Amino acid sequence: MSEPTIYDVARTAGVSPSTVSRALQGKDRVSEKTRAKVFEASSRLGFTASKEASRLRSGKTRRIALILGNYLAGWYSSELSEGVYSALSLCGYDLLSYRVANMEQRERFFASMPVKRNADAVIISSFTLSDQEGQVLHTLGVPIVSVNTMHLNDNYSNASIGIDELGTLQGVIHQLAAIGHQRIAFIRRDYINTDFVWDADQRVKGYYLGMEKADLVVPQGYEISLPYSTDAGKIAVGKILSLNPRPTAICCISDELAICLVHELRHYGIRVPEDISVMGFDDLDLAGPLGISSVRHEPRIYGRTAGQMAISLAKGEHLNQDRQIVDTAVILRETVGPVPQEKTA
Amino acid sequence: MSEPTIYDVARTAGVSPSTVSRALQGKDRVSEKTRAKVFEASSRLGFTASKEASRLRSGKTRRIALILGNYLAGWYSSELSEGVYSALSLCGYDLLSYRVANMEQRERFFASMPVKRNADAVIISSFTLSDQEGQVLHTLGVPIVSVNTMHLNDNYSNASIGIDELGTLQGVIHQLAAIGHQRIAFIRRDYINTDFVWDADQRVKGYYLGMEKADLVVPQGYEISLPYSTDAGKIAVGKILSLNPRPTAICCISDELAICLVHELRHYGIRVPEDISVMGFDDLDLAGPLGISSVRHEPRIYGRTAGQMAISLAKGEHLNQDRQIVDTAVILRETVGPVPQEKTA
DNA sequence: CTGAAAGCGCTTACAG
DNA sequence: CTGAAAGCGCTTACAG
Repeated sequence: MSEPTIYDVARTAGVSPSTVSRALQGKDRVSEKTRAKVFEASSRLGFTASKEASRLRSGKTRRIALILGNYLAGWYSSELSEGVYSALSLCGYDLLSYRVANMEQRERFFASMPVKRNADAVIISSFTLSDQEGQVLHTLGVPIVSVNTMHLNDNYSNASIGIDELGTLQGVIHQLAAIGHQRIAFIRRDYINTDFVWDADQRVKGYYLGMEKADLVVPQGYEISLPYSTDAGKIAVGKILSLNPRPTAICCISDELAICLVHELRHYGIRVPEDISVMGFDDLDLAGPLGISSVRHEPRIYGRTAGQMAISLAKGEHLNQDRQIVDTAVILRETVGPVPQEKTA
Repeated sequence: MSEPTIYDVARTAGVSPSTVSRALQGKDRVSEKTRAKVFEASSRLGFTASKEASRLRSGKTRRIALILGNYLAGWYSSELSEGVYSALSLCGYDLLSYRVANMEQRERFFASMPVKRNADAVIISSFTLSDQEGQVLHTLGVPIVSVNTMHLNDNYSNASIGIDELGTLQGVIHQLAAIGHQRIAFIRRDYINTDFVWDADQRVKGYYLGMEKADLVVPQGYEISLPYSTDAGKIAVGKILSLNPRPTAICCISDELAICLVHELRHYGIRVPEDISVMGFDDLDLAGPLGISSVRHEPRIYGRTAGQMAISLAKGEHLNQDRQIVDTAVILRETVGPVPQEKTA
């Protein structure tokens, strides 16, 4: 019942365990004849090397840890996970997931440091390390790749990749301004926890910068914040209708918010885009079918790159590009149109 | 730079390595005084036991593998992952994720068996094992917990949990029939790959059973299948409009489909629910805000139970309930209403 | 190209 | 309650 060991293979093949190890690893000089014998014996016995033993001896875990400042569920986290996984699985690395979705989890994580001695590299996303956390992670002695934390605090990463939130939002404002929009509002979610800053929070900043660049003023109340509730859409409509002057376009921090908003606006008889244009962000699968204008970025794609970077660094290789910025694309669909004509009273 | 070992701690505390090991594990008889000394020395040195070494020696990996027959992204996979993770993290277990989203990945996975010797238990979801695969997994010698594969092929699992797809769909039909609906259609996605049967496919079967139980006939064309495309909603509307007699209610295999369908129906001037009622399935976060009637089941919740089951089995414990069925709840929102009055021509 | 030997860092019977 | 000793199953210099 117990698994065959390298000694069993050696005995069957009539060689030494050292030779078996070398033959199976493939990268050492072993005669073809011997190698064939070893492979034959190995597959006949159904041998798989004990990972714990080889890890202990070699000091390499062949595991990459992904630390997410958010639940594993949710569009961003799960798309990123899939991307990282796809890179790792091709190289025989295992994906080890950790999440620190609130302060309690975060403190427990950094106090117990389950990653310690448990991965050859770490990928971090969705939150910004405090100085202390950065130092703790640093003492692990493994390379750190950060995803979408580029513009905030990158003191502790060896490589990074992500989108340019600031520039992207400015581009969005630019495009809306180009078709005549001047009164553009911005909708985001309430900050749950100010300790959990992450890059999407920069979109607000990008909005202000974009407005400034386009020589547009941001009237009082044009930055709208919504609670995490089923009624968010309704609340948004209420706030928008109370705005004076009424905005002609609304940028949402996410598609999820844009979808709810468009639904509620139409429910209240406000036409989209005839009366008001709406932009989302993320380009969820549902955005296309629902006609939501959005900004496309694909965590599944750049997650794969992050995974590759982590593997390279884990192997001690040098990265050609250790700071990568990923392209985004503004996709205009049905929810964005020209500025409505002012009703001349 | 190199990590302190158990020998360093032993030396510092003035005891033997065996005693350090016992003291740190906490479950062995060690005098309080000695234990205190050991803890003090351990924390002073910043000692963390090498997992590889303890794993190699003890034969326990303290890892649970989650094998998903789907991408890690997507609502179901990621919610389930989060649930499993939440159970594992409380017990100090690591989550190791694997996915086999298509035949190629699946064959490669079962040929190389990266889980072998790599986890103390396996959780499997989103696909049904073939006999051969079941046997391969079985030879791993670790307990297998299956999630939502209960009614299909459970020959190889030691425990299982999931929803009753068949019964739930019958309940949905029953509720629709109770408010007068008789012409109820069903919409699903095309089967991508007949090798990838999974439980949601049973919803179709549940639909037919429910119709039969309610003494309703299923007219020609009432089972509608849609391609995976952005146009799925449009295609659905086309098919529905060509149906004679026209259905008064539509059950969708998922909320995602229901959301697209409702959007398109309204776009074509067909009122929901006045002209036609629509039911989804899953109760996505967006279902509430969009008023989509749905069936709630929470993979995050039962994923946690699956994780706990896996840990218990990994520890050799006996399960009180090794076959669990999780409750579902039909949630009626705006998209379901009474049967429209027949226009008497 | 191949083998004998040491050792990675723990845990666990076995004595005492 | 504590310690000495063996060993988990590999890999890796070191010889030859």
